[in-house]
Amino acid sequence: MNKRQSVTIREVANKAGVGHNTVSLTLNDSDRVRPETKAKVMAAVRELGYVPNVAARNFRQGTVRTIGVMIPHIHNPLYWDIVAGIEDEARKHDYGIALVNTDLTPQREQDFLRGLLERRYDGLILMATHTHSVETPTEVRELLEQGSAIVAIGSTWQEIDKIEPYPLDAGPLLMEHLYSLGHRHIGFVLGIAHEGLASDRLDAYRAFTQKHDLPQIIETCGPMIPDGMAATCRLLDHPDQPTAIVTVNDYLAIAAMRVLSQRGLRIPEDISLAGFDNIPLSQYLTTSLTTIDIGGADRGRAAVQLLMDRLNNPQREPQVVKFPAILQIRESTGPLKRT
Amino acid sequence: MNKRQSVTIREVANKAGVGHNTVSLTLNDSDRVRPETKAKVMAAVRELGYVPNVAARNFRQGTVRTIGVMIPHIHNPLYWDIVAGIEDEARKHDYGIALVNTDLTPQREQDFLRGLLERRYDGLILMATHTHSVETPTEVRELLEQGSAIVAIGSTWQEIDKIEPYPLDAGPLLMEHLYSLGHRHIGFVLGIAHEGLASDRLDAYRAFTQKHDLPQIIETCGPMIPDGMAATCRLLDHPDQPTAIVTVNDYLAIAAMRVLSQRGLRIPEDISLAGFDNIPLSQYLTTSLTTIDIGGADRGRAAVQLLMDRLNNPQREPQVVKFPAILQIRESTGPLKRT
DNA sequence: TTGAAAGCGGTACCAA
DNA sequence: TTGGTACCGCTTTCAA
Repeated sequence: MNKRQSVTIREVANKAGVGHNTVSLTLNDSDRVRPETKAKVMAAVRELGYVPNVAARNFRQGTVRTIGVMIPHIHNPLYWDIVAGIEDEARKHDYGIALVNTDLTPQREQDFLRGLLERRYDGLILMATHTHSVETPTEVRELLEQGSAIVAIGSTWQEIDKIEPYPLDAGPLLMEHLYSLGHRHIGFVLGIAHEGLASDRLDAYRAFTQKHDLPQIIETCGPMIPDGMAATCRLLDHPDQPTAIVTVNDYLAIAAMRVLSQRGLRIPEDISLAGFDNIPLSQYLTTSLTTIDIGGADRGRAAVQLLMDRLNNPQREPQVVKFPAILQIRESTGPLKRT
Repeated sequence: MNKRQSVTIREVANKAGVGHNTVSLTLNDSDRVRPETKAKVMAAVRELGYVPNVAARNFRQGTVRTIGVMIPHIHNPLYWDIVAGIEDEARKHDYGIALVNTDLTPQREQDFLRGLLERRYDGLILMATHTHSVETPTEVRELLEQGSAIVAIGSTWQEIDKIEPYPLDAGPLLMEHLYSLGHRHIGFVLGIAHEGLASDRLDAYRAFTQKHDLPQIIETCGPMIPDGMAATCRLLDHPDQPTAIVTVNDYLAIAAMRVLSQRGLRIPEDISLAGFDNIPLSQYLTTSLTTIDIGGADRGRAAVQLLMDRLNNPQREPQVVKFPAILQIRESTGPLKRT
């Protein structure tokens, strides 16, 4: 029993006593077929339970109506948020999404990009990867040459449609907020596989601390919660005792929050905490989190729109979409407690 | 500049001075071709930058090497955990995944199922939907008749491969745990669009409370965090003041935790809290969460394996895979404080 | 307005 | 071991 034995337009045509292209026309460009004929065809379609074979049509038309989506780390809620936006917007345009999680593995990234060359999705949305911090990789260039539409979210690549990684003022905004609360010892949890991925936030931290002559207290770690917890512990044990901690994203702020609570430190009375991303969860944490909103699901929607524009107009100049950084002040940050 | 103008095996064959099927053979069944010929072909492949057209192959072979995955609610981390498992296992079998989020909308579910009929994915993995609680819907039956391989996770449908929804002892285990800690007033946050989706946990709650002659304090609500917060508030204001709260899943336990903290109630000293699912985050919440583990990402992996088995042996009897319920006792539950 | 025929880029089955 | 030919199901072109 092969699943491919399904009804074809030829069978439908037979049944209806017409040519098989008439069936095709009926099913698509409904204007050019006489209503009576159309009715006959539709009757046959129903009777036989005909279901169009999308694979055949896609093949013929050279399209798959599918967007390949690559996310770097499936457990960070930021990406679910973006994927939700992508999925939602793609559906409106009648596109599906194929999801790949690279889990920050360079090998997987490469495999995926190569696979995409073959699968020929109509478009790709790529999110922050190892290669994003350097020059456009060969695979991506090949894809572009092949005519693929590609949108990068949070990339520094040139000559490609993209959603700007982080607004340049995101980092300064957050630092300024903490500074204005009186914090002078601000620790930074840089939890990410590759510094380049968070260079904007790191640069902002460095620039700000230098400008105000503050100590730089940085702990790097992996992208998982336990990594973030370990880094937070190291930060707390640092001689320059931080009175505020910034994590490179909200996800790791959860890790920090856990550690602070374990140590009996109250937020924000004893120590302030802030992150980046404004993941949906951040406002519902036990202590709601001060963070920088950078667009969330809207970034995903915008990416799909960029992609659609590009598909409609392949010659267009590469565009960059920017979202404003919005400081979300919540419970997790407060004035420095004088000791 | 059409992206479809890419190099075909025929051009490669020309270049190499062989028949085009020889190229095909070289690229696949490499044994039947003489090494020298193979070398010639490979040289031409490289020279022309040939990239196979997967769409064409899939079409010819009647396969797409893609699994359609339907999740009911994109913001619940449980599903990401499962999707991670699916993605990981699917990759091993060289399958991709197409993701659809129904956001608990019956309309979207139906659209999706209908779309799948046309797209002809090789297999589908469907997760708890509106229709899961009732009989197998027409669309699904059609899909099965068409020969699609379908695996349901958390469904009550008959005659279909599936991962058992919740182990039957999941609910009793959790209730027993709270009972043994001395709790007699146990509230239940049933946050889900359709009761049927959580009937196992609800039934367990009802049965347990009846058996032990405890009051039934149930608040139903939507699937979002604010919904859960509102329900928790109502629960706390209930005349039968609960000393412990169970939420239908860990995701909504986050909502409950937030409310409890807002009200100044300490967990577990003042009130105990527990959920279901053991989402990865649950152990890292400010107060780590007591919950029932039901397999997490392994459920996703198992679903893919079921699917692969089915594809290899379409005639096989429907199977049910069960995972044990494991009580994870963490910080959020404790003995009843005598007042 | 409709039908016949060609072809998309591979794979499968022959025969050589 | 190789090449020729048919064919997957649909869309597209061209005549009728």
